[in-house]
Order: sequence, then structure tokens, then C-alpha cells
Amino acid sequence: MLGWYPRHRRDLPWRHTRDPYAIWLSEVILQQTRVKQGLPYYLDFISTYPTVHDLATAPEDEVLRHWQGLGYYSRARNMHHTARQVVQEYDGRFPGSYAGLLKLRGVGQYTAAAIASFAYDEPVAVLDGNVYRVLARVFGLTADIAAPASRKIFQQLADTLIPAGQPAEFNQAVMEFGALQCTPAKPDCLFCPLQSQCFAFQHGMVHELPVKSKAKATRTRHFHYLVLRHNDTVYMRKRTGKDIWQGLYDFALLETDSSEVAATAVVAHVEQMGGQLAPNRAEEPSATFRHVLSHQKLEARFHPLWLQAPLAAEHLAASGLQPFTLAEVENLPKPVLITNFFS
DNA sequence: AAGACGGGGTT
DNA sequence: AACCCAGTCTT
Repeated sequence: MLGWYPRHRRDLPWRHTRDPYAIWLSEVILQQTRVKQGLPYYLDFISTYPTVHDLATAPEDEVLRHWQGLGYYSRARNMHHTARQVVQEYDGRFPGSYAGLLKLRGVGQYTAAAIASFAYDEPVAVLDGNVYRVLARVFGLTADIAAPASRKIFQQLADTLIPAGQPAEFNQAVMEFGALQCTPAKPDCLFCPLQSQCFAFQHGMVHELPVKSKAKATRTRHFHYLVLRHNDTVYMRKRTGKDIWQGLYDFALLETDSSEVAATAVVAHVEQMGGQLAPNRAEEPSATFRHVLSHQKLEARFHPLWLQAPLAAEHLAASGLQPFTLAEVENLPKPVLITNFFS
């Protein structure tokens, strides 16, 4: 690994720093995210918030707006919380050990190991999708990598493999090797330096390893968005609660179990929110927007609805709706589905 | 231990 | 359509 890595490593900005803040930022962004997708976000964040103090003092909406489109938005909310905590309770300095880092919200075993090894040279092995795959193939481990109980098998092995004094180099090497050489599909076994010692290659099991149980099927949800308008105002709502897209803005929502919704149900919902529809301004609902999440399929239709008068303050409070101009909407953090609707 | 949580790229 | 990605948190 240590021979392969210097010859193949990509030149990435977070590889030029030992600053735990910058490393933490990159690692949180890269959780469940490919380097290619995360790189522009990292560059934006590190330039907008060069220090943990800059991030800590930013409003949450602004942080989410910068995160928009990257997905798994709890990462951004947890990251923001941790920045504030580091400033307020840790005097602006990140914990200096794996155990200390693990206490931070949004920092799990992988991220704690990454920061501890990259920034502090602590000899703890990172275990991400790449490392699981490389170890399973090279050593012929058949434990189901989707099962939490399998982690300790891989972690124990990985920890013993770290060469003395080079945890940062080794951890990055294995991940890079998994990302570029020992890929999930069509790994480059022909030119692999581990060919002769790789269990999977020697036993013709490259495509059977790693073993990973399949995820549960996803469900389909039907969204009917009520796009309430009055003159230049559009009403939107910040999503709270335990559903998807916490902290992002969308419209008043009528969720049904089919792609159709009765016009009377739409009117009733508007009136329940204190709205009166303007006469003779009925518009057809949009075509269906399909949006796929990891665990849900969404089918959304947007119903343009013109109000006769602005919504009163008491009704805004009750429904959670807030009035915005289109220019303001631009700066709100929104799910990609909503962004697609506007464009 | 199992589910929830995004969006984009590859095969 | 299935799989995967520099995973973590909640239940």
C-alpha cells in the first residue's frame, strides 16, 4: 500500500493540511459521498468558513444553503452544532484524540479515526466502504459488511496492519486503493500489486466479496404540493419533525396514497390554513416530478394556487408557512426536488 | 440489530 | 434497476 499510494494518489486539497478543522470538514462532507461530488462543496465551505469560528457564528439556514444538494442534511446540522460546541466548550480547538473526537455530534468511528490519524498520527485504522472491500477481498473475509457485528472483525484486522509510525499514510492509501484499484465493479486485478497475495483473486472470488446483505425495498410516497401565491409572495414552510429534509424549505403539503388528489381536498386544506382562493384563477397541477431517495421514491405534483388575500399572521403561525419573494426563495435551503420545480 | 437519512454516478 | 459512495444517529 505504501508503495502504491504515492504513485497513484489524487491531489486533493484536504491532503495538504494537518488542520483538524479542515480535515473534519472534508470528512463530514465525504461521508457516503464520492470525492467528485463532495470536492466543490469542500472548496465552498473552506473558503466561506475558513475557521471553526466562522462556521460556528453562521446561521443554520446559511449553512444548510451551502450544503444544499449534498444530501443527508443531518450531517450539516450536526456539523454546525459541533462547530458551536468546539468554540464554546473546547476553546475553539478540536479534541486531540480518537476517544475525544468520538464525543462530537456527527463524528462516528470512521470520522474520528480519520481525523485522529490524519491530523494527530494516532494509530487507529479507518473503516469505510473502501477498506471493507479491500480487506474482504485480500484476506477472504466473508462476514456480512452490512451487519454491525462484523465491524470488530474488520477493525481488529485493520488496526494490526498499520505500519509503525505511518497511520495517516496507510489509512489514506487503503481508501485510495479501494476507490481507484479495488473497485466494487470491474476491479483492476490484472495490474494489481496484491494479486499474488489476494485471497479473492487466487480463489476466483473477486466478484463474491465483500458479502453484503441487501437493503430493504423502498416505499413510494405521493406528494401534492400546494404552491400558495399572492401577488409576488410565495408561501413556504421549513420542514421540522422526523421526516426527510429536516431544516429545508418546501411548500404546504398534502400527502396521499395515490397520484391523484380531489380538488375539494385541496380547497379544504387551503381553507384550513386560513386561505381563500381567488376566483377564476384556477391552474392545472404540474406534471409528476419523480425523485428517488435511498429509501423512498417520491412522486410529486405541484398545484399552483392563487390567494385572494395574504395569509393572516395567526394562520401563518398555525401552519408554519412563511411569505417570501422569489428573490428570497433563491437563498433558502431547499431539497433538490423543490429546486427542480423552480427551474 | 435494524431503519432512517440524499443525491449522483456506474454498470 | 441495482449498487455504491472517505457513515451516523435513532429506535
